[in-house]
Amino acid sequence: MPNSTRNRASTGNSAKKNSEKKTTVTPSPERRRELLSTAAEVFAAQGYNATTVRRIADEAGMLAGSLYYHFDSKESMVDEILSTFLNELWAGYDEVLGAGLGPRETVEALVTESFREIDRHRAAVAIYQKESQHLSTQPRFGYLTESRGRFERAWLGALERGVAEGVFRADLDIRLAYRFLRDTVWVAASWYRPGGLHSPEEIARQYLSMVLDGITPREEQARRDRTQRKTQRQTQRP
Amino acid sequence: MPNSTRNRASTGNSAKKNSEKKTTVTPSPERRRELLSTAAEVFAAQGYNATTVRRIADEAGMLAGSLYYHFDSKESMVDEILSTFLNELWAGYDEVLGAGLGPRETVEALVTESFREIDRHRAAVAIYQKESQHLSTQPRFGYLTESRGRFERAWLGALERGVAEGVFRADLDIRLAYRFLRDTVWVAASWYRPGGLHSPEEIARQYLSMVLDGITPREEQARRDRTQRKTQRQTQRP
DNA sequence: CGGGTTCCCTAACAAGTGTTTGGTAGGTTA
DNA sequence: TAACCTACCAAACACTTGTTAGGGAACCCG
Repeated sequence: MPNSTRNRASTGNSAKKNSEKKTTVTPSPERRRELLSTAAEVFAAQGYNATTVRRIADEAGMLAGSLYYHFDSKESMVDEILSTFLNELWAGYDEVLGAGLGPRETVEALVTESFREIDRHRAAVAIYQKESQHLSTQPRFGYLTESRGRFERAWLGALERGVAEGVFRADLDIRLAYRFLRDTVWVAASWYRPGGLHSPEEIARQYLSMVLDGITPREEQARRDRTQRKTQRQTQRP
Repeated sequence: MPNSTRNRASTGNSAKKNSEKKTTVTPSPERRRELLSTAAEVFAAQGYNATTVRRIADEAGMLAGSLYYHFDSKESMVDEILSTFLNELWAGYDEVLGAGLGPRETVEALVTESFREIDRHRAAVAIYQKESQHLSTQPRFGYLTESRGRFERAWLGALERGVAEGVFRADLDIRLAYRFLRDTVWVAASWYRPGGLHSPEEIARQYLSMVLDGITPREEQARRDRTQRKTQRQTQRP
């Protein structure tokens, strides 16, 4: 819970000290969630900055000003969208990480969990992908940077252990591998549509199959191992 | 050359029909490129919509209005950035595609070429990644959608041929594989910094190694082939 | 010298932006 | 019935945005 976006509390632009009595407006949480859902959809489709508050209100069937009965600001809308998503995501991740799995199984579980989150929060994930870098400069969104760090530690840890135990290749740059894993998983949010041909689990399985075993068939791999030694010597020796 | 962004020609907002004599201003192309370069940098860092024309001018050491001596509009700046990037990209791609390579070699060459383009146009690639979906709704940026189609045909073609020839696995959803390939290559633009530890060719090599052969070592793959038959039967049989 | 060209500045405009204020219909409670 | 609360509207405000018009300094060319 990185932010306390209850009720109205004006981010304090100016000309208004907190000498006012507690405003007694209490918007219903269900309505909030409804509005946040449509807002997330528009943000994901148009981009945060390109989305006007009037457009969101339009989509929700009301006028721009009415949104401010439920929310402090446009900013606090993305804030709530992103933070609730990340909270749920880390709940799932922490469960995986605490299960005491082996490195390969950890990676498999993390990937599968990620695709499940995309299935449930595809709009939020898309927003996270596009705007997180830009938003995380503001102190309000510091938890984005923090989350990035936790990602890195979790993935890199599993990869390093895997290399140590011999279940992952040792000849690859582990940080490169981490970035590829991380990015490819999350960009799926840009094309994934829930209720499509593939379930999140099926996508995870295919994705893991590619990343773990490669897109080259075994026979072809073996054949190449036999015939390509010389060329490898030419390019790889310093 | 999808757009003719020469000189000034006011996109025709209003109150100005083209009854005026040919304006004789001729900004130097070199200065244009300089300005476009800094503009691209800011766009990539902040996002297109979040970037104000004043910020670009600031970075270039001049005032907002002065930019309009060189460019029609903010929009035509991204336009020129993206279109020149795509032109160069397709010059390289077409060369690869016309070389009559085998499917695996085509994929290798396309990936390598892509990372070279990222090395040269990282800002443009980052912009393309973030804004292309949003921009391509406008007719002016129709060439973005067109380019997307060409991408798909090129990659899918190579993958299909590869499956037919037995150099790529037949048990994978080829469209999924395409999306993974495409996305992972281009997201690299978000973290790649030219002059860093790895050359574009080295990154391409590592990336191809992962995608083609997987991150699991051969012995481990073989071991799993032997021991995991039952579990595969359980999950994969319909 | 004087005309022309290149490149930028000053200063403003009009449209669009997020946000606030005061009001009010309709339901619930006392 | 009266008081209250929820959820919205109507209308505006302050500010930022992209963009334009006119001018001027520096330089080149005759």
